Amino acid sequence: MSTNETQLPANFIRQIIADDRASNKHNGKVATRFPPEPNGYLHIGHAKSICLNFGTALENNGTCNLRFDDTNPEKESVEFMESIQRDVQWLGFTWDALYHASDYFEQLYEYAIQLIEQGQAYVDSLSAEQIRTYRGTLTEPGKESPDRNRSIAENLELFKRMRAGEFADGEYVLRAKIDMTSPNINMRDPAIYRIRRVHHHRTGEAWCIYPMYDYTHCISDAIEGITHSLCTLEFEDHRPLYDWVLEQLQTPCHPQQIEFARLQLEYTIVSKRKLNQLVTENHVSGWDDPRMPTLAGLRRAGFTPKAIRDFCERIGMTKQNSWIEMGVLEYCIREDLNENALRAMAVLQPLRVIITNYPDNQIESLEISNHPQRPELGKRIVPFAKVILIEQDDFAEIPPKKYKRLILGGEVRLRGSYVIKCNEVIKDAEGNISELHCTYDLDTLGKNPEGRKVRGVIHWVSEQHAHAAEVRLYSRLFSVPQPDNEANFLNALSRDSLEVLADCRVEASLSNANIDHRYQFERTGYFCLDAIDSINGKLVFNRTVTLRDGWVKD
RNA sequence: UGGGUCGUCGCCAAGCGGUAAGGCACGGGGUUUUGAUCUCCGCAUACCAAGGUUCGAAUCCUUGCGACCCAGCCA
Repeated sequence: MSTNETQLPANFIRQIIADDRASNKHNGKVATRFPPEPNGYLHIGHAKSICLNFGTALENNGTCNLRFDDTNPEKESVEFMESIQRDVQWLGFTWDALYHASDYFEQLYEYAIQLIEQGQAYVDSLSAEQIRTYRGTLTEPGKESPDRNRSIAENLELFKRMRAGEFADGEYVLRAKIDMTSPNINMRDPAIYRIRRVHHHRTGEAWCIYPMYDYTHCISDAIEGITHSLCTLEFEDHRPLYDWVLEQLQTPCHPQQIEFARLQLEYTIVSKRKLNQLVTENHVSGWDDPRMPTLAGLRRAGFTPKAIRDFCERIGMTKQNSWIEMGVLEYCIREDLNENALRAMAVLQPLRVIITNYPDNQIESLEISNHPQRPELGKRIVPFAKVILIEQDDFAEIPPKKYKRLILGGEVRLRGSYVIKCNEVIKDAEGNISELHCTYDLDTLGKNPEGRKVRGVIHWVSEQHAHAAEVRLYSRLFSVPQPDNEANFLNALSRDSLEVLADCRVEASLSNANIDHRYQFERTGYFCLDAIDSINGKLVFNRTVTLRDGWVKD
């Protein structure tokens, strides 16, 4: 992957790291980590963090670990762990080491013993509800638990018995002893261990107490020798706690937590809980539904890793809460696909055209370039015959202003082929157009007709040579820019985010379409084969994104 | 009305006391056998507001205003 052939844009994190390296902080080393909780699929918001963490390591000749933050077994699973690894690799990154917070359970436990011995943690018997009331509010200080001054010996004893499974879930909790009057609520004696008798997907039944995020994360970072612990803004208030734990424990390494704004993309949601709800309530076909902002969904829709990486770079890195317009993501994918997608012709809503002056059984093999700007991508053979299919939209009996397609008595260029003229419109009993009778100009193959200008160019396929295909036209899942702000985000779901065209006709060369290839169906958009439903020779194409359309209809 | 953070073009975003980069979007011209691509041009006398310091302020100071986050035994 090329990360530095061009000048990378400045941002505050790059600046901090450049300064740290200049001052030889951490001996000039840079070590980051991407720490997802395996409780859902990765989405476009994670991509920002992945690119940041892995990108930072790459740019600074450092390392980046993948670490699963698996401290809450109730919500986590192996399926999610596997999908996360798949998606990180697909995005184009390789981790230096793969760890799990659960790898550190024993060390975390020992550190907790140390905190207790130092008089900085205690076992509390208050219930969850009591702890909440004791915590105080945003404007009033909390008050101390009656258990706060339990003796060290008793705390040690109780904590060991917690681990031994002698108590019921919720009966006790281990808390850090910090300051119940702190204006920062996170410092009001936060819980650091809770009793939870649940099966853990990696440690099985070995533990019935599990450490909490704030306590686990900083120690895990320290154990791995992370230098810069990059996380999102909502953890800003947790930084004092992150630092407190590491200071008490005198860990050999004290990473610097730096917070950045999480990605907010218009017309999508990136709340794992809500994405989960879309899946479980069948509003979409799964985590990999092409309308989902998950990496699995984007992949199935035809997005490329390169486009997503480019997007993550373009949106910048700051501490400002901001909303990125869909146009930016669309630009990134179009830019990549315009350069790399093979061109092909597909007629989504066919209209039959008979070329009356074309010899009945003649077939011509036309050679058409796979890419107008890149001849090295080769050419393909496209058969031409007397009966062809064009897009219904490309003919109009009553054309709008500035219409440059086919009209009765008018001419149009068939892409890579001849100029035809429409002489007659045939209608069925209901008055619907059933076919067009046209004539072709033999002298227009590969050259412009003399004495007149043909403005329009339309795509086509030969009826007898074309293959049937299903084409799925996806568009944004939500109808409002910020569905999260709705009382119920489900009400913002757009009803027509998927249009299935079951009976399209694609040019013959597409019969051996490859799952790894992207295609531009000329004049309609970028498409790729659906990885799941294109089986047994059935062709199912997903629309990744439309082509830009500069036609201002008035 | 506690604590933390943030206010630069429609949307992002550089800028670090020397006189407002860039991208997306948008508008206009050119090329084009994709109404695509490509290309050229345009697009903040102004940086949340008001004071102040300075020869000089988006940058420093003061006071306001606005937005976001925090009261899980979630991460």
